Amino acid sequence: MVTVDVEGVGVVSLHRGSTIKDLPVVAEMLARPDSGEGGTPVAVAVNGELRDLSASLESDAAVRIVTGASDAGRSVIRHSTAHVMAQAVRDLWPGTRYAIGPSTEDGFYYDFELPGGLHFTDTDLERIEKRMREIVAEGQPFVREEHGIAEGLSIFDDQPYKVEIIEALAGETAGRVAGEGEAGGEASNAIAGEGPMVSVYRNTGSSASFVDLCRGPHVPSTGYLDHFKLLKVAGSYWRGDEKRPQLQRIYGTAWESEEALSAYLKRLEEAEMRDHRKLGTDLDLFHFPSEIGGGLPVFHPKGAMIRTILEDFARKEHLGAGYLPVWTPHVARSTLYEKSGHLAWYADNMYPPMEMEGAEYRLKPMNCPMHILVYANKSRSYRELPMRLFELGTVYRFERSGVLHGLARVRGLTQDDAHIFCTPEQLHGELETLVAFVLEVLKTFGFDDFEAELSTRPDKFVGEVADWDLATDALAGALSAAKISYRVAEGEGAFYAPKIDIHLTDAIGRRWQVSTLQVDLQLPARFGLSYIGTDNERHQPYMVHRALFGSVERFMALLIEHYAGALPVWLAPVQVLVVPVGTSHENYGQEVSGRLAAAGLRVEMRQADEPLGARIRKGKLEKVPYILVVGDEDIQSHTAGVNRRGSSKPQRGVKIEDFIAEAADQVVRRSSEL
RNA sequence: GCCUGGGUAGCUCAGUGGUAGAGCAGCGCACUCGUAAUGCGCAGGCCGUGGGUUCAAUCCCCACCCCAGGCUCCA
Repeated sequence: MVTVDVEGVGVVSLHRGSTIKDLPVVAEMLARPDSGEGGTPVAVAVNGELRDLSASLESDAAVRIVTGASDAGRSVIRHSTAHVMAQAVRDLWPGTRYAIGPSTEDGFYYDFELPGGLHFTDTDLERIEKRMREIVAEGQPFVREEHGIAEGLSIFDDQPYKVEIIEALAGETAGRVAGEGEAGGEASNAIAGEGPMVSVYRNTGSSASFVDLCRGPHVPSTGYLDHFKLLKVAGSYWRGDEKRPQLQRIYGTAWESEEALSAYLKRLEEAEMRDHRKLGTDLDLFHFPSEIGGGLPVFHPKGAMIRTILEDFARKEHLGAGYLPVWTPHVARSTLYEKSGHLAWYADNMYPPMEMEGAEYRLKPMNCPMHILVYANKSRSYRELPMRLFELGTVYRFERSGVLHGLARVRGLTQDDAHIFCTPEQLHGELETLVAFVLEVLKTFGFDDFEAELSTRPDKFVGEVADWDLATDALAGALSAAKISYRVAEGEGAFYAPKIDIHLTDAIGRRWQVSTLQVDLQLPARFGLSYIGTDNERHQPYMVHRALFGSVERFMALLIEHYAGALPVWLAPVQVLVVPVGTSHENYGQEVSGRLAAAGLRVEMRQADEPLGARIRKGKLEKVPYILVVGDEDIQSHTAGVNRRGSSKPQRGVKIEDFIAEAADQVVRRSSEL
């Protein structure tokens, strides 16, 4: 007998070699799939390791039943659905080679190489789905088998990608067996004395059978996989390497229930509604003229107004926080970027050179070298430090056409960039102040869910280990002081700098990387920067790069999507729309507009050339925060009917001065309430 | 860059081997209205660009340009 501690059930005894399904309570859950509030069991965690429900229990263990309605359960469902998709593709295109098919955050994909270099098209998705539904209807069991390497290779002798994976696995496992045997190595079970093993899953149905190399676990049968949808076709390189064959990838999603599936599809729709590129067009904010070129936006008056507000805000905050404004040009001699090292390690992202009077010039990809020149223009005293140089600096970077994405990824962008020069003693305090400053600024925009990532020294690095340690410790200290949760990305730093990246979560739960802070361990040396210390000796300053928004363009994209285009009053390009009921009220409308404008509000008036309802509708579609309707009664009593965004019931008879006070308060508080 | 999908009026989209349509937006006229679409009319197009096939191409073929999605998440 083995003693099994089942979470939520208690300690039970089972015959050695029994499966968790032998437990009456589990059998019952499986028999009545809809009864349990947590969903149908799809797998089991034995001492924390996910296993098939049919895995036999050979020794005492702590066991948790994994249901479809959990993250782990969904990933089992998705992974299993990927197998079904592979089977369907294999059935429809005999001779298909299949590569890998993992679950992802919200779904799964599988990479294929079709015979004869064929490609999938969108209509193929329907055929594949149809075949998948047949496989699901057959309820094919997923049966786990374990084989030695040689046997594994022979099972997949017509599947070169699987062979490559098995061979890699064999090498890796051999190494691990020889080594200390790390955790999480259940990919193949290297049982002592038996050599490395690989696991495969075989499902057999009335129409066909299918075998795939897989670590598992899987749901008991394809009958568990009813709620899926294939989403899109894409190309992807084997192992993500563009020098290797390009495979055909199909993305899909799968869920534990029809409700969960349709909720997810609705979420996708919602994200589409919020797409800043669509809203940019609908709200007349910006566009990308092909006459100018990919990734180079022009901002229309309303979009430029939003930019202006953001930039004014950034300037004001920075000046208030002790930053000094600087201004630098957009091109420079190539020699500057040779000295800075950009041409050595960033040339792929730089525009090609321009010749002028025998000298070679480049568009600037970063502001730092020029800010350094400002610092280095004369000898500096410790009394001047920390020196914080700030610029809304426009830079140009060559991004491959495939990665451009609206305002979020462009080729010309404006960074709210600053470089802080300080003494080693000041570094810690500066970073602490800086992280607090970043978070305060971001909070102003209505974000409150932050997470940071601290990237440490990579294998290839420049500088001294001691400097890296000091800088990395200072960054970590700043994060701790700010009480922000962070994870450490070991070895993910740039070769010249450890860094902090700050991520935030938007209104529909998507993560965006915004701010970045780096302690530069290379440029001060390259440019021979120094300051005279209290000891009358020259010392090298520390240099911190940082941007809060990242780029103004990208931050705008984020705000538009976060607020679904309904920007808070202080950011809205038009804050108030005045709508006279009829032409006889237009003079009063003008008067009201004038008063609001005098109070600093951004106002538009829409004349009575079409029905009131139509004009209000247009204002709503433009997501204007306030629509003021003025008619006879208002002229009498110096009021307006206030229609607030998001509210279906307008408030009649509001005194103009009261409205001004309300709107001004929203602006001053930079409130996100409306 | 590569794979898939797409480029038809300002926007969203329909369409056919005989050179084009709708809705919204725009303009004009009428309507003058109290909170999400008033009516009528007008105008608007090198059907992405270049080549080819054809009596005839927006449609079929080839090349190119542009846009979107994907190319990290290791059976």
